[in-house]
Amino acid sequence: MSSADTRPRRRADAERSIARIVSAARDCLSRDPDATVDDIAKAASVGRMTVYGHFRTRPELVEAALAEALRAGEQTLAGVDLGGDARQAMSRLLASSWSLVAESAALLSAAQRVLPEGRLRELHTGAADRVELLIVRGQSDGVFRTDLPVTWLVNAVQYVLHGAAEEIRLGRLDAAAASGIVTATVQSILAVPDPVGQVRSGT
Amino acid sequence: MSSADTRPRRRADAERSIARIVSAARDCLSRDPDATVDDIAKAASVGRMTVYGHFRTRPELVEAALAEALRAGEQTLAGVDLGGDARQAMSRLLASSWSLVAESAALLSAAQRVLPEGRLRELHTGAADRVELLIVRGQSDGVFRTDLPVTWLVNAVQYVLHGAAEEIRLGRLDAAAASGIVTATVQSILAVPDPVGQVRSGT
DNA sequence: AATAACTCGTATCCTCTTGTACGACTTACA
DNA sequence: TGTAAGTCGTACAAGAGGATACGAGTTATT
Repeated sequence: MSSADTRPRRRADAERSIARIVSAARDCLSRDPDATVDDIAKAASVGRMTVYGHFRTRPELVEAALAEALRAGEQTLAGVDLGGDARQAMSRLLASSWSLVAESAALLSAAQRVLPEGRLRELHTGAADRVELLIVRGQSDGVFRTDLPVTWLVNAVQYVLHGAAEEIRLGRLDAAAASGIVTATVQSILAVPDPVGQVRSGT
Repeated sequence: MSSADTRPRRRADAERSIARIVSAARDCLSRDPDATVDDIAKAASVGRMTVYGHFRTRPELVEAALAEALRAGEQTLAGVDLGGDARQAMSRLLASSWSLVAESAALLSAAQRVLPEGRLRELHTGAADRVELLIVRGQSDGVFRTDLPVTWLVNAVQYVLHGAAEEIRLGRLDAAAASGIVTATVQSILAVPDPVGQVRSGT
């Protein structure tokens, strides 16, 4: 009873239904944090009652969707080599997972409104924390800026990713080019600011 | 009949009520895009019916709130010297209006869901457009990067401002220090990337 | 094949929010 | 000071969404 077989008996098709529902929930909630249970059911090609058969309340469903997204995020994160130059590591990280992180961020804001305060931090620990560690390492290696709070840097990156996802949804940003653009933007945010050209150099 | 006295007769206290309601709407909607008419009324220390006395529907109220926020934004913008070095101009702009711009952005997303498609662009023209012009000028002056689409840069700045406002709301960012942090972050996003330290320089 | 598990439609209840109607009270303003 | 304008509470209709109950049909598993 470590993590699998939460319940002793469950039929295979039920398992499949649950998977479809959670997946649909991720899709719907990422697009619209206010997605209805009925919307999600329809997206999963499943009756609304089936959803309630597996998730007692809507918040419970939202939490399940978020948990799965975070799990997927952590798995992807685990597959990325975070060693070597912190900047390159960050680029690798973004290249392989930025859209996923962005999606999780949208889900996160969806969950923020229906889950109790502490529950979020509880679930979210580890995902963003590992990004923070990478940034901190980059700082102590002297390749990332130290003039701004780490908390801010982490969140600023989050917001940029979220924004990029939104821009794509609105058709204002090419999905194919997004990865490069996001990476360039994030690198600029994290890089040690150039003391010469920043605000000085009037005339 | 240029812009004032839209209607010939209105009592002074009604004018005051309207001002209070619109102001409350800005506050509430900036914090929660789904704020109820009742919430707004309570925040304005006014009966819900009074609100409906001045605004037929909730969307109408949202539009009024947005319009006023944009008006305030444009006024502030007009008072800022956008000449000289584009970077310095941007810093001046952010120093005097970043929180206001951030608030407008939140309101904008609130309005996005209740106003018809075209109405938004119609109202919003001018506010963000002037920022875009400044960025473009900075680009042609060679002090802002040109390797990323202008649309993206404008929106990335928007998202960062929005994020900063959110961080303050959540108590994760000191309001006093925010201005400097925001400015530094935006400057980094817009600055011409350093070709040396960006991704190269492995070992 | 038998059975327990699962699916899923319908009907129902509850709550919240928007918007309207009415009417009494208060206040600005001429 | 009289009157129109404005305030605002209560009540009400309508619609949406969450959640429960019930029950008949379907399917996986033994």
